[in-house]
Amino acid sequence: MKHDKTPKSITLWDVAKAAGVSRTTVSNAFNRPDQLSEELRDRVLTVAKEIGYLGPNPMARMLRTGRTGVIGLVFSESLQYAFNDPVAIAFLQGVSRVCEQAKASLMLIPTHLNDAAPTAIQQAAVDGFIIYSMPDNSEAVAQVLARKLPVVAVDQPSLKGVPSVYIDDRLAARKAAAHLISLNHKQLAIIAMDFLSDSYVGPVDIQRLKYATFQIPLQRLKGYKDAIQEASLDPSKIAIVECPPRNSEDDGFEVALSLLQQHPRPTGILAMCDVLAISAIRAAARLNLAVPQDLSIVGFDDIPLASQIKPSLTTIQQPLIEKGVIAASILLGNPSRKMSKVLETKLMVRESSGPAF
Amino acid sequence: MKHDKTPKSITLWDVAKAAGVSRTTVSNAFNRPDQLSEELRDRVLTVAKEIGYLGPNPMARMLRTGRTGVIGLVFSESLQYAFNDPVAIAFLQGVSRVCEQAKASLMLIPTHLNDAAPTAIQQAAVDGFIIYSMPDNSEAVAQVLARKLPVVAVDQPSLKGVPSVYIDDRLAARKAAAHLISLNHKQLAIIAMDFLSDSYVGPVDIQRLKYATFQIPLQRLKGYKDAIQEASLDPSKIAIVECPPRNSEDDGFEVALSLLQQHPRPTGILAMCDVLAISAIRAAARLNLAVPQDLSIVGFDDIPLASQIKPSLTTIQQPLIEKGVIAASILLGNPSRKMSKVLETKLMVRESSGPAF
DNA sequence: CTGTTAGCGCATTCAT
DNA sequence: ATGAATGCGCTAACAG
Repeated sequence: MKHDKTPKSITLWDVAKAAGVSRTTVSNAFNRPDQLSEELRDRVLTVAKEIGYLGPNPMARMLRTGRTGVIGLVFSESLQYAFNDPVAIAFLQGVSRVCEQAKASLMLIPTHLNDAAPTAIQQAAVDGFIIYSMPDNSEAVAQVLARKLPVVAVDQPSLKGVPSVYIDDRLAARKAAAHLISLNHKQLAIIAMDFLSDSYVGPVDIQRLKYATFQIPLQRLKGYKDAIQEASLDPSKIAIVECPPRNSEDDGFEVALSLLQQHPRPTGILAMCDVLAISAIRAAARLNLAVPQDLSIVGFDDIPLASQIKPSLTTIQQPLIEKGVIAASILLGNPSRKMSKVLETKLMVRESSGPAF
Repeated sequence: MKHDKTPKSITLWDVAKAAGVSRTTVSNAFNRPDQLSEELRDRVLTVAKEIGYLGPNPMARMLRTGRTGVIGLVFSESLQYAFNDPVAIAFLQGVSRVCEQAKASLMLIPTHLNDAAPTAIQQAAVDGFIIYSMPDNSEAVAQVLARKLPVVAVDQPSLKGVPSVYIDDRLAARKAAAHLISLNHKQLAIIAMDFLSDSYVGPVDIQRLKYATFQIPLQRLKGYKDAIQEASLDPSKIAIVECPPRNSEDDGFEVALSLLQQHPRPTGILAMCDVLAISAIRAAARLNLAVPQDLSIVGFDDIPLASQIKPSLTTIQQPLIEKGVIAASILLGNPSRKMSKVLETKLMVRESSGPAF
């Protein structure tokens, strides 16, 4: 006596039998309309619908063709954090625009590397990967590269043989610092993004910088220091405090608050990203410091909110959406165009910066 | 004479031959460490690495097992718009949190239905779908249902046989309107989200409501009207203007601006979402209207920004992230738990609403 | 603990 | 314009 085991799915075969044609013909009816008469095609499709055929099985098709129509996106931090980060979201917007045009789907791949089990990166059925702002030594990056699929790196120019899309963070940061210095600010402070993924919040010393794995904050810091040295200011007098901008707790606010209560109080704050800069603006408000009269703040990224808040934020504009567009285009586009691209940045002077008194 | 055709990929077979074991053993070495001796496993894995085996081919594995480890997410609007919408983003955050825990990947599927070609929905190799706030009659929904995979609907309780996660929009909207009315506001105006996906901006008449395909704005409108009727106000005197909140152009601002220049000027604005409400706050500022002294504004959703802006926004809180968490949990979790869930909403009174003069 | 057998469902030659 | 045969690469039963 037989049970119904797995309710055996209906396949090309069943349609072929029901329609009295061969499997090839059914396959063609679905994939290559030009290979059979309109009439026959219609009949096959009708029969298929009648017997409840769901269409070609995607997995079987992928196995056969070797293509998936999906690109995989791998983030440094957890996905959940990515959706807290306006910069990552703008990037996603760019990527998804291109995916949509190309009718490709976008797979967001968690990087869960804790145990020895096969990871989502190893299991992902994709045609290629975008890796977004990962530490170079990351195991996840190694796994992506091991897949031997097309890869595009974003904000990570240092992977050999991998095309990447990025900006000159150092130069851009230098512009930000030079702006404040040109306004005669001498008491500067820096609010840095996380150099390591250990959720540390607090002052940054040389020791910590040695162990830094995130390149972007390192480059931006170098840029700030370039401008500071150029102006012959004393770098040792400049406080650097680190704070991961994506924390749901409002660490950025607290950090800025304590920074503004130091003596002598800084008159100019360099924030490595707009999220931190905006926290600083709120901290200033809390302390009844007027921006920019008492305190100038310069951000980085030019997220949408930067131009909408009061006071609007002076910041470094980088083409966030375009970064996603270009990364996805490289991956989906003509293989001959697989080359790196450096995007331009621009200082946007708005209301949050003004001359030092 | 033979060319190297496709550089034939290395398979289990090759590893088995090279290691002098059977394919099963190699497969087990990768998937079921308990089925063979540690020693042998190590040897197999070493050989695999030596000959450049990349690990089990994901597509073949999927075909064999019938599982993908991926859940598909289908949006009503384009993906690109979704990333412009704080509500959708919060939802994504919730979904991704659960996916991450479950080590599932998340596939964002574009709904490109223009031509006759197979769509991404039909091609998606996923274990189930979440459909997010789609019009009921949507072709995309039909395609999802045709896949006969597990489905969870979000903000869309009316699909037969599909578990869904949603709020009582009508009741919530009623609370919002009742709040303004209790503050003695009599000149109300409504800024509505889009009832149809035709990007229309402007006044709403009954005719348009007849053709509405989006349920959420309809329900919210009904809720507003419930409160209005209950207070015996004249509904016909209440202006309703429609504006898709995700437009990149700042339509919401313009709409609010014109609404506030009407005579008699409304003293209370009911915005169907926080994005529109925030636009209205900016419009009020532009017209030098004090909020809440000259104008009260109530939003809907309680996006993160709502509590951060000045004045902070009175709004209806709905558990945005939790919606994603629950939807994903239903899909990934115990099949016996596949039931709908209605989430609670709460009026958050903040600075943007006050008594009418 | 290991190997043999048997498909998963499809797209693609090649022949008719 | 159509059909028969082949194997994509793998894992799950089962038998040793």
